Amino acid sequence: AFVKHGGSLVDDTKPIDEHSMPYFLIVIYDEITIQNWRTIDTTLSKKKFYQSLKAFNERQSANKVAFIQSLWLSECLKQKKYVQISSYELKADSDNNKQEDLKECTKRKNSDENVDNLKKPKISEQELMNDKKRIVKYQEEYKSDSDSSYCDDESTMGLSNKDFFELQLYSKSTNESWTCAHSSKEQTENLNEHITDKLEKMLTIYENKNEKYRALGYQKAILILKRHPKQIQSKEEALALPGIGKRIADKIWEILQTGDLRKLDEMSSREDTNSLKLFTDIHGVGPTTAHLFLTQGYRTLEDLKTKANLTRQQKIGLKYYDEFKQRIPRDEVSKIENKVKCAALSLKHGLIVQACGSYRRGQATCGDVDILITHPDRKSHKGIFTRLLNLLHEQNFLTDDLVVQEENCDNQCKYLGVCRLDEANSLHRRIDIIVVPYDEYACALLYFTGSTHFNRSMRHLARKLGLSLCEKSINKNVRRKGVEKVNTGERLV
DNA sequence: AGGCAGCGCAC
DNA sequence: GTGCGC
DNA sequence: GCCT
Repeated sequence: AFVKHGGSLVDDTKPIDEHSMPYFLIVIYDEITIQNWRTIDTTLSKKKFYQSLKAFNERQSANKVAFIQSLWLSECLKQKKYVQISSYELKADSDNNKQEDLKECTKRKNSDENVDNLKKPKISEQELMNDKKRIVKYQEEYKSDSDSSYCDDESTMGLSNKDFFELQLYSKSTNESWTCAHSSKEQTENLNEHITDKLEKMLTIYENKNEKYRALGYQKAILILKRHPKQIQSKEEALALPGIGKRIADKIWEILQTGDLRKLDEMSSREDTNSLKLFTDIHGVGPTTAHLFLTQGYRTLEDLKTKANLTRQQKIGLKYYDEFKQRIPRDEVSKIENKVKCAALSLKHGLIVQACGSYRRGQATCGDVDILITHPDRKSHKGIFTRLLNLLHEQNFLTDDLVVQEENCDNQCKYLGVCRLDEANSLHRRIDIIVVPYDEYACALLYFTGSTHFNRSMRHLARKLGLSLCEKSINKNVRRKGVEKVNTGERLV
């Protein structure tokens, strides 16, 4: 499905509809299946509206294209069934004004015809094609993901169309942007790289300086900019985006004007900033420890190795410093997943072994490997954890342990460690293995697939709906007194 | 002015 | 209790 | 940092 938030089709002329009702553009392949749809900004001009309609109908000759009032959607949701669209359809010849527009559009099209097809500046059409390409590309990638356990992922990979509808509507009505309501399919290339590059540097600097929440602000802003479908041209344009306030808008303006960010140059030229970054890149070293090392006079990794007293984790982090910084190609993650899967299945039939994290989000490379394990019979996951780790150690697959976290044996078990495939030139990789009871599988899968920001957005949405979401369950009727939960409520999932 | 999640582990 | 990573 |  196409889902496009308003904004990209904004026109300076008058809105097509006074009572600010969003329209959906629907491509219908037959009477029942709605294959492609997207929301159209309410401020879309009449002209563009009918240009799009016409363009779509010409391009997709086999399919019918129509503009449908969003009211139709509400009805479908209310009645929990497909409602005939006919009475909600906006027909091109439904009134005089609109017909004129259509004629005008046709006329212009005819005169343009033999000039250059590509020259037709039909934004929506172009966007449609881009979206289509993206979807096809995504589907191919998804299919090539040849793993056996993949088919049952369809339902959990994303939300259903209906859920998207609801979230989109909700998002529209509250004028908020929910990351969790955006399909990963709609990702476009980053047109504001010149800005986000610099902001990302600011982000890591603040992270390393222990300014967690300032960094969080940068993170949100960067994500919004990357998702923005066009190049930011002015400060006002930036300021209008959710998650971008005055301070960052000012920085964007400076980058736009001068191509540089004085604050960034100043900060990154300071010697301590670089040492801080050097140290926090060690697994187990955070901002506080990095700063401590700095005050102790250490400047290089060699200093740490010889002089500093390090925790067990930090020693491992240092040992594999260069290897952990390397991204892991998808196919290697796939091999690692398979390795663990084979080991697990040799212990117990029917175990579900699934790599999550960025791998499951379809990224080309990953920072680490998250593997989630459960058993559908609701009991066989018990006792697997320790035996599996032992086996993988025996196979010399696991080389170092960072944390072995064993809650009660029937609950979640989490392992953080290091692994290496038995192949020439294989690097040591960070791996997390989590065993969960089947009841918690859904939430665990959601949580460990992320992204972090997606999870934040989901939690926030849950809270807003009177629910609470964590890696184990989703609860309702949660009463809070400040941060303290008075009532954990009842479990939904 | 206060929230931006909340947990278990190492130390 | 704090720092850290998830 | 931003948002409510």
